Amino acid sequence: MPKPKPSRYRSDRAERQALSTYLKLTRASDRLWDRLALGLQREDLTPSQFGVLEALYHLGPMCQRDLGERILRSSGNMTMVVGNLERRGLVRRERAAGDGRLRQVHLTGTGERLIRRVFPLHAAAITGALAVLTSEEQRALATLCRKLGAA
Amino acid sequence: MPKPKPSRYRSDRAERQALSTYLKLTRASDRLWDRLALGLQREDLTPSQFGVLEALYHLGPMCQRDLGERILRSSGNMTMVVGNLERRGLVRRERAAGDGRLRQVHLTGTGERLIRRVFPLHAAAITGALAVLTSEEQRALATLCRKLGAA
DNA sequence: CCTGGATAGCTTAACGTTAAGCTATCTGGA
DNA sequence: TCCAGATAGCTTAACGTTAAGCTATCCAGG
Repeated sequence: MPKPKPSRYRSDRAERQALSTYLKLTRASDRLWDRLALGLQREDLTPSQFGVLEALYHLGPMCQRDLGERILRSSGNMTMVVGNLERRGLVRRERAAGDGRLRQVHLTGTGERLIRRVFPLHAAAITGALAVLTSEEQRALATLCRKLGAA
Repeated sequence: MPKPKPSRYRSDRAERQALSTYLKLTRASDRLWDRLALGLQREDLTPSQFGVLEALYHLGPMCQRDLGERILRSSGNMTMVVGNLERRGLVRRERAAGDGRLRQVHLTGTGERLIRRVFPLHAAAITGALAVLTSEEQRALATLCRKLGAA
């Protein structure tokens, strides 16, 4: 019985390693996500809602299109997410002066107070979760992820 | 003006690094996810549906509770996902003999042919996406993710 | 001016997802 | 035997999400 071709062998081995690496990456990412989502849930915020408030807080008022691009969500989705935030009085929509199609989204006073309180908690949660890795390990992880994400 | 306390300085720096690392990790993971979901979409499968078919294919028939535990989804969700697969004739539900509460989920012939065809494509997509990293880099990434996911 | 293509946001349909609560079944102890 | 607690699956309500298609507005070429 002939030995399997080296190329075939290498392929199998590469595939096994890739699947195993993929599994660990998704597990780590999912756990981190769940942990952070749980923290936001305590403030009655979904991750998308937090993303919108955070963008408005750090970048200032912007239209829904830009918000959607920023948090990588569809236009229809932004209508719902911003609508839910507006219903809670955290943001307010205004017709843009120059362009009648745009709805400029602003933080309200309540919304700004909320995100100003919650953002540091969220950042601390991220820092805490990543604290199991040393600074060098985090640097290595970031480098690998950047390389992987760029592809 | 006094220098900032070392402890405070270290904390800020640690936080900045953690946020940056977190961002790169989520970006890499999200891109990978999107890419794989797109591949499954070509086969008219959602990631959850694929997860169910894959579990049944590799582990054999099992009840919905075990499926939910395997793909980390709620019990109510399994009812919908398995229901959609059943509607398409890819799986079939059977009352378990011993315990009348359990619905044993089986692959149908159609379902098995589908997953037997799609699984290698999915595995190849994962392998291809991770191929931007060398074997050593993948090993390093897996180790870091395992450490992070365990926390 | 005005008309057609582009753009922003909204709506709808479909599915995913969870949490909470319901029904049916099982199981162990009185 | 019988009942109370546990368990599996289902249902519902609410939100997230996308794709596709709609309306209103803008803008540029004729």
